[in-house]
Amino acid sequence: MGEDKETKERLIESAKAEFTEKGYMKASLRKICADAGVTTGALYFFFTDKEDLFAAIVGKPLDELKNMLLGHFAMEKEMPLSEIYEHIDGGHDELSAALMHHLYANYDAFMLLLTKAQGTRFEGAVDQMVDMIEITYRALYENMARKIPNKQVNPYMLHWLSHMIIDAFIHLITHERDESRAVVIMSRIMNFLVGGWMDLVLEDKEY
Amino acid sequence: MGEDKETKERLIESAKAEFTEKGYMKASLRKICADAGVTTGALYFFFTDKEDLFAAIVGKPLDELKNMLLGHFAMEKEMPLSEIYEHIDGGHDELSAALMHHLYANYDAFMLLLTKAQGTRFEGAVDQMVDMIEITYRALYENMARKIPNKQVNPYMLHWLSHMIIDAFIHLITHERDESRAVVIMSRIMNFLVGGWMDLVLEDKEY
Amino acid sequence: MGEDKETKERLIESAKAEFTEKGYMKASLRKICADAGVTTGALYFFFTDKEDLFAAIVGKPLDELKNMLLGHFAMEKEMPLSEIYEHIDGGHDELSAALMHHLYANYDAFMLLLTKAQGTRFEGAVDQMVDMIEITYRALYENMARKIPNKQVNPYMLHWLSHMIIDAFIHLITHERDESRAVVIMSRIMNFLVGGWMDLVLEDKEY
Amino acid sequence: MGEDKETKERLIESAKAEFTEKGYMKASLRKICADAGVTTGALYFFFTDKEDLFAAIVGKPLDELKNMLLGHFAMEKEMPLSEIYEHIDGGHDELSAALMHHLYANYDAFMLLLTKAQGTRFEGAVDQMVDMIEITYRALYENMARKIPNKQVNPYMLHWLSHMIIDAFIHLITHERDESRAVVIMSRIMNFLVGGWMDLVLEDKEY
DNA sequence: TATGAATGAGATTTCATTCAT
DNA sequence: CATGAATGAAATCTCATTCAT
Repeated sequence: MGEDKETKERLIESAKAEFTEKGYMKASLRKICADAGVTTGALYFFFTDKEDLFAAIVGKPLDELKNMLLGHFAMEKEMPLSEIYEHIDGGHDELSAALMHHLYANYDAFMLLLTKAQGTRFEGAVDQMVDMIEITYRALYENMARKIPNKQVNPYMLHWLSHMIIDAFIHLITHERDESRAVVIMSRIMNFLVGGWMDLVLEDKEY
Repeated sequence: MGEDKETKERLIESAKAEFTEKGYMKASLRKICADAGVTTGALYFFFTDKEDLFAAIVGKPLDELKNMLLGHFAMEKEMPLSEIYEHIDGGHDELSAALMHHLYANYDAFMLLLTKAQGTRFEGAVDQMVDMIEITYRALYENMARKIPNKQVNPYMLHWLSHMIIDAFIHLITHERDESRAVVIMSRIMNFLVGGWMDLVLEDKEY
Repeated sequence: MGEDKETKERLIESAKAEFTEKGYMKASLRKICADAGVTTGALYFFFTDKEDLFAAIVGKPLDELKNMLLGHFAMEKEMPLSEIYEHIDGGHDELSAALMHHLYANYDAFMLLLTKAQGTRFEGAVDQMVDMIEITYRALYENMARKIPNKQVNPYMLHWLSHMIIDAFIHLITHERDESRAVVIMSRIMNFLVGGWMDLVLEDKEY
Repeated sequence: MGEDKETKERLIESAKAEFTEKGYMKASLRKICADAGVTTGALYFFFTDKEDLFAAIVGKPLDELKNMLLGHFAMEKEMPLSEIYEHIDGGHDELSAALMHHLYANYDAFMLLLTKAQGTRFEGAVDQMVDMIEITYRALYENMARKIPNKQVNPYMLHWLSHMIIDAFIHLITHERDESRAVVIMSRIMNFLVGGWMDLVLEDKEY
């Protein structure tokens, strides 16, 4: 079985295995091809180079993820502030459930992207996501700051919190294989984070 | 200037630069030697191999760090529980200030260790530190759990929180070059973390 | 001429020349490849490493030789003693002619194997052959010793004679390029050796 | 003890060990120096290069050996033929006992010379000795041949027998560490060889 | 005498990539 | 679509040797 799978498919499968085992840089194209039962030349019919092969695994899931984030934030932008407060408190579960579902639906890809991408153009993907989140939250918090006297956004904390959110996802996907359990965990984590949130990011101006 | 520095010193300097720029695996010994103004053979007079060169930069600072953690935890072990509560609340500042000082006193080394060690025997160093912290906190929280009815330790949260502490340090050192500012930030972060701490790690038994 | 020979063939040819000239250890793969008109990488398409290249030259002929010896000895095992006596006296010519033919049919390979293999896994090949012969002759002589009162096998002489036989072949192949002349010489040598044979290996028990 | 031995002596001792273990080519001067407790530079005060170090071990014993052979052969040259016959039969024991004594008095040196000299200018030493013996015996046998009608010297056999004698010594020194036992063995071997000697080397002219 | 440092040339090996067929 | 062969550049490492001090 599986032997009549298309070559491209087989290459991607063995690439996943090799990248997972050795990381991008130490992964050997020779081995990937051998495992897929073809010669190196064949690989170059389907992919332009090593990185393209990696991209074939992680590219689409990553783009979809970005679009989900973008879509969500676009939505928030158009909300009145009052709704946003609710959204922050309650809506996280909704978004994070959706994200989580996407993450776990593409488990292998995100595993590679988040932990084995060093040496590829994706090695900055985590930071990019952090930045995406950060930009959105900056808008949000600065909006708040303007309405509360003597408060300002602390940029470091903003960045760190953005990082923590992403790290929470990474930690989850690398430590909990079951999606439904992961959703429960993430819910509790978000509650925790949101608790101390505002005090940390919004500081008194004399700081 | 610097041309009369000793060769070993120059090698370490250019190694730092090269490792920082390219990461361990992509770093070229040729380039390191050329930048230091010696031939490749010279490197092997001072270091047994590439990894030994990396270790010459990060090894000692890492060991010292481990000893600091170990020393601290050993101390906690011998305290009565009442003191430990205080210690957790107040004492963190003390320890983290000391750690931070050590981190910043060896800024370059920890930068490499924490972000460029892939491919060396140090690539698991972060996880090791997480484990060290986790072990200590597990003892602490299980101790507490035994004294509060119907509570138990949630192992995932324990692990995640341990991770978060380490990540907080990593994030700090990679985003804030000034030590005194870093100490202030870390103090606030710790306050935040300790706040929600117990609710997260100690859960009701029916969970 | 010879430029359209296949690369692998050319590599083996220039390897033979280089190994012959310099010995295994001092032989340079660069030179072998240059002489064959390819880059060093090409070599590694056909051979896994330097030793594999050497093995590609000497491995098969050596295995065949071993099989010839094994086959012959297996035959002797099944003979009644009376026939063996004849066999020793007369049959040697038969075996040694066959061996000789094999040796000279693979002249280059055995030349390398017997005189240039230091540093390879074949460097013990001569001793192995000696051992093979010795084991067989030990059985034979011990068999005889049991039937002659007050005689025993002298292990040193047994070993030395085994060595002498192998050395006779080595000496021949390194000093006489013509096969038919070699066969004649070997025949006379064997006659000589067989003459004093028994007195030397079978000694009086009081020794 | 031994620590106040002179450096040169210690170098030679550790060189013996290293050459014996690894052979000349694979032997590491670094290791030899380290074992002797000095740095590489020191070695070059006493020896001009690696080969000179090897020569310092084997050179003198080899020269002495050559002189012994030369002296003996010179003596034979001046003898009347009648005495030589006796000499061949009986005198071998005398010479070979002397040779053997010399060999075993310089056991380590000859071990190296005979089995580990590949890569040095001594790698041909065995052949040289063979040649020395051969030259002498050629004179002897040609002398005889002239006096016996229809006989001539077979050059191949002459060479092979010369080889066999040397090989007998080599085999002995590599398999029997005790000198007195070695002398006994050699005596028996020589008897055996001399037995078939003449028939082999002196052949009918129609050959 | 001996050290410690450094050279410089070379070694084998690996690998992504290319391309004619 | 895929093969098999080959490239070419680079990699790490080893080692005998030299030399100023």
